[in-house]
Amino acid sequence: MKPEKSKPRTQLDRNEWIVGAIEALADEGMAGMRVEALAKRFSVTKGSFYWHFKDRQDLFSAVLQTWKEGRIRDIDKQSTAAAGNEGDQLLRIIEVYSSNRNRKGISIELAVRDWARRDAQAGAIVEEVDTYRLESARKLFVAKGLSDDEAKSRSLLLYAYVFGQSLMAYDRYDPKIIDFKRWIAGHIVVS
Amino acid sequence: MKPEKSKPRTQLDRNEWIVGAIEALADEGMAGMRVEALAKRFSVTKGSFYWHFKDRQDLFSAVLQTWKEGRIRDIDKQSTAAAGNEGDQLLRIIEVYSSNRNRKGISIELAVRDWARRDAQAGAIVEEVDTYRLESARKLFVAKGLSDDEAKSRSLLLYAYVFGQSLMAYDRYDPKIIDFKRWIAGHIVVS
DNA sequence: CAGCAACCATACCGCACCGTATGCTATTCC
DNA sequence: GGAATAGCATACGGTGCGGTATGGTTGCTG
Repeated sequence: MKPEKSKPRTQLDRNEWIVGAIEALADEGMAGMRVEALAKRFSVTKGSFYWHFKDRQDLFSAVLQTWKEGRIRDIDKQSTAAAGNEGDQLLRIIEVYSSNRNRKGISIELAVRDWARRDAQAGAIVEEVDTYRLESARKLFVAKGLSDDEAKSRSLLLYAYVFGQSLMAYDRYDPKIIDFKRWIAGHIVVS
Repeated sequence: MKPEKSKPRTQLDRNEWIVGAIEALADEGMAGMRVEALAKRFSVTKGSFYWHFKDRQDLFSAVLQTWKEGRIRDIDKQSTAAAGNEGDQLLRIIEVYSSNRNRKGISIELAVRDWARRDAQAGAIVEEVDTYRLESARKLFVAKGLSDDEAKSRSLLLYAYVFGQSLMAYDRYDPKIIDFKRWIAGHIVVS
């Protein structure tokens, strides 16, 4: 029926626009999500944009929705731990959000959060994702044997730390920074 | 000689522009620091702006400089602890940055940090301020009897936590959130 | 009172952007 | 093979902004 295999690479679909918009959001913040600036990224004109989207707000909603679904998939993936390995799993979460090889994901995260500070729709999405994350980390801490209250406290500390850490400029603070990070991760998960 | 007392309130000086620009930055981010938008805040036209500033970049530099000096004054104020009270002083720092009555300061902080992610000049200022803050907290931890490495680790954790926490949306996570925050503060400063 | 300087308004240019209307082209379906 | 449709280009109006040039107003100074 449909020739789904052969991709006519000159054609853009709605999803490619969304993915490109998220990249631009990471690179330039909300200022990157301008219609004509995005069109240049794809080497097309905005005639294409307004074919796939009603207006800018339509793109914004789609970007938030796509981002949220991606986050939830990631959280689910990171939260499945073999019994007894919950501590390692929590350490891995910290490591993922601190890693330099995840710069793009962190940039998106920070851009969405800055967006959320002034836009109610983005704020609601971030709140959903944060709740999901905190709840998922709480379960890991509880499985490790902690009380529910301490599990919630440590979950909040964990995520606040990883986001805050990616906001700071401490590269020249001390060459042993990597050891400090390890110490912090341990101090959040155990002890 | 000079009638310094009587303030001709219809006149704006350079510093009032800077203060207003910082407010706009907190409210709307970098998008708030547009010349004509700022002029509307003061109910003047941009003719006034270009009298006090060479161009927009001139305002940006002045805003960053003013912000930096204010931060350093605050850090110095918060870092003078009577011997033996360093722990309370550290707890107070956490409390100040978490408090709802400091929403404006936090907004400025986050806006400047988002700015710094794409602008080298702002990045350099943030790095200066962060280094100053970390160093000042380190001294407090050392005065408490900790090793230099642990003091540095805890300082980084402290500031990353307070900034990250102000980025998150956890209000509906649990009504006991205030107790969790207290637990976290204790866990960062002692134990 | 003349004149100068500080301070601001007005008018203008050039540009980038949002959104719409409409034209062009290739593919698909009858 | 003619017609419909998906996908994009082009052109246009309207708006907001950065920056400059220039004119007007107020207050001080000699």
